[in-house]
Amino acid sequence: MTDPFSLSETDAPAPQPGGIAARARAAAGGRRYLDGLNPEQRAAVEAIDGPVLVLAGAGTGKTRVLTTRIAHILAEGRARAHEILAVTFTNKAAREMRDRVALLAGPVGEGMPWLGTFHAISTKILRRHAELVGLKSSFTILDTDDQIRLLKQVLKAEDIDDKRWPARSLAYQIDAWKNRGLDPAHVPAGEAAAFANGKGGRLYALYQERLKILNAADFGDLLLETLRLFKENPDVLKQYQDRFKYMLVDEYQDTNTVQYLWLRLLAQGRHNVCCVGDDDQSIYGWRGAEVDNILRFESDFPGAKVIRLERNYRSTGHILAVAAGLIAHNQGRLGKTLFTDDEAGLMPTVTGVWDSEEEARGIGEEIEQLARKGHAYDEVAILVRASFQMREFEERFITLGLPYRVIGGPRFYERAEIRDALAYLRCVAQPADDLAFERIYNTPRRGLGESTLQQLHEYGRLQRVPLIEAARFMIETDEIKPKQRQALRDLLANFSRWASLIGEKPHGELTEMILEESGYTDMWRKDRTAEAAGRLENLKELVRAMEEFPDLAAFLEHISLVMEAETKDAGPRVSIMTLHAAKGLEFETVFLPGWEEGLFPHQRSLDESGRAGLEEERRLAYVGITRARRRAKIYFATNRRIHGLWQTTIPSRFLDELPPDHVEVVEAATGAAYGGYAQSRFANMDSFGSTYGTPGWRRAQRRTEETRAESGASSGGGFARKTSQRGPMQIEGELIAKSSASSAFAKGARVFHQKFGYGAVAAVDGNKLTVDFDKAGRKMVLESFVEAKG
DNA sequence: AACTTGTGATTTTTT
DNA sequence: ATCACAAGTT
Repeated sequence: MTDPFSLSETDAPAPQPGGIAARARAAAGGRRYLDGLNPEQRAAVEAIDGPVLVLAGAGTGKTRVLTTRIAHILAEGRARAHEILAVTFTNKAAREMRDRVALLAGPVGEGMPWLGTFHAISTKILRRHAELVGLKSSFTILDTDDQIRLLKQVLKAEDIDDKRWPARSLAYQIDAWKNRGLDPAHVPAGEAAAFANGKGGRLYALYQERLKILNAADFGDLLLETLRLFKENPDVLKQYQDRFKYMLVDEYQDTNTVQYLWLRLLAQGRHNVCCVGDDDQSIYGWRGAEVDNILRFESDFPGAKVIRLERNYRSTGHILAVAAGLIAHNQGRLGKTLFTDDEAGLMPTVTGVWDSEEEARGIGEEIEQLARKGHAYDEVAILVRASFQMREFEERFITLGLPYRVIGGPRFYERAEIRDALAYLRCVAQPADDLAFERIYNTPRRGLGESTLQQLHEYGRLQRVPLIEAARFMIETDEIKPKQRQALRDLLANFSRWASLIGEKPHGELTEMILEESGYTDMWRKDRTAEAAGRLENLKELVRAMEEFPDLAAFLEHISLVMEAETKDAGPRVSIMTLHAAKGLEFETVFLPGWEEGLFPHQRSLDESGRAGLEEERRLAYVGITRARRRAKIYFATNRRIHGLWQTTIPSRFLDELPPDHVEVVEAATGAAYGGYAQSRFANMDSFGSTYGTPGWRRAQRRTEETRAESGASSGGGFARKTSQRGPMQIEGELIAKSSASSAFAKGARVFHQKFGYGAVAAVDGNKLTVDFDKAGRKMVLESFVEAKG
């Protein structure tokens, strides 16, 4: 709360607390917004011409630099608000930036039409030139649900077993291609062939065709089609290059390939592009983010200035030291060293507990203790690696009566009832919206099933008309059974009646009427499950939210890209969220449970991405620690239930990587935690002191641990032996052995796999093999799962 | 068309 | 263990 960057000091017209010089500048009508910036921040703000990369470590005032830079450009008269492009990843970030610019620069800031997410800005551009990419400017934006429904249809039409080739995976694959800027024609042949026995590329192409027929774009298209628009229409590109005199990009480390290409095209105009980011906080590689974009910036944009923000205004000394010590284990980083003038403060703690239940209990107690000392609940957060960890905390907090809230979870507009309600509105307002129609045509139940829908599809395809129109025709024929025909007729009559009321009735009321008359709200009222009441609440909230828009069309336009969940706050609460959701936030006290091998770093991340995966996990740990202002409290459990089975776990390797001089190891209340394996490891942390620090020593230590455990002398006997032989040793072996040495398998080698049978190695990537299996097709497998077959 | 049983998957998440 | 989803059954 004592944020030295609090904006109030810069927006108030009152005399500044900034000393004589500052006051003199203010009196001279000077650039007060620059006051209080440190030299690096100021350099980042003032270097407005040419490409600039601002490497902004956690808590170094990144958003402040971005917003002040915009204010500076405006104040200097270098560009007007509509000539600045400012891109963020999330709506939340965009909103925050807009608000803060408004505080600095006044109402001009609010009028920035090109401040928004990549997707929102792309949509805006695309609607203006839609016909150039084969869409109408009224195109609808499909979300993931619609996308999957459509893909299922494509798979069915191609007669592909969607059990073996799920629509979900195809959606994921297509998304990945789009993230990399690949349209169907440019997907590498090998990758296109990998899905559904060679049909992947064709399915992608068919899906794109269907999208065009439906006049729809999915999220990936918004970027990819804009890119295509720019590439195929140099005049259009030129127009935007000229328009955007200055460009700013937030969270540059999260850009994927399309976004990078999109930016580069635009930046080729005036070269005034400023990217702000932190390679150490890149945690979205799994959804296409390319850390390389930030690592390559200087070569991509020749003559670029690179400015490092390393002065941290958030955390105390020990916390920063621990974060720095951990992240130093990553290779492939640009390298920054955060420092602070703040006190050393409390050391982060590491606490071992017996199991996840004790973990929840212990953390609950610590929070209660803090609360008794007067700490606010909303200054405490629990950051988990995976969402299943949340439940145990929730249960514990409910019994304790400790107020908490879970951040993340299903977003408001993704909830079934909201999507259903929206589908009704889409059917009424945009009668060509087949996907919306399919969604609600039998919701609530009105006796319409698969076979009737099939008939409508058939006619629709034949006549090239949307489903609703097909239905209008079909109800006049005998082809549909009487009962179904009547149900359809009623539904269509309702659609028409509601449609005629658009513009007549306020859209909020109209929506209520639709939900009432369609029987939709009744459906939930009759539902006696626990969630039903909440769903009705959400529908009310939806109506309330839409009333803030001038009309239905405006609401529908916004809904697909920006719709925020509500939650009016009922007092201060402890926040429970994933580490990913915590990026950009900060708390006085942060609890970091579950630091165990397999969970954190997550096994799957290691399996799928090897060393890169491990480094991303480490960055995630870094993000977690740097959320804390004054207290960071790490926990690990010796036993954890995974998929219903209790498993013995060993402490995360990240714990070993924390600088011992800055960490306090806490004995768990029960003492149980230090039985077994945990003991040997953490006892070392104290007794070995500084020797402990070298990576080589640690690796050696880990290799000998097995031996030591087997002797049973120093640590917990049989218990330790059992754990040391499992899982994590493999991880270690794999990572250390395989990252340096090359694979034992060569391209073309014949191999055998327990599940997929015989096959030939098509490619080798470290410990991962791409194998063409005789029966199962192309798969990527870990080397350790196949054996050589001559 | 609605209900029942069986199968498989189960990190992270925005737009 | 648990849940979602899909095929099989009534």
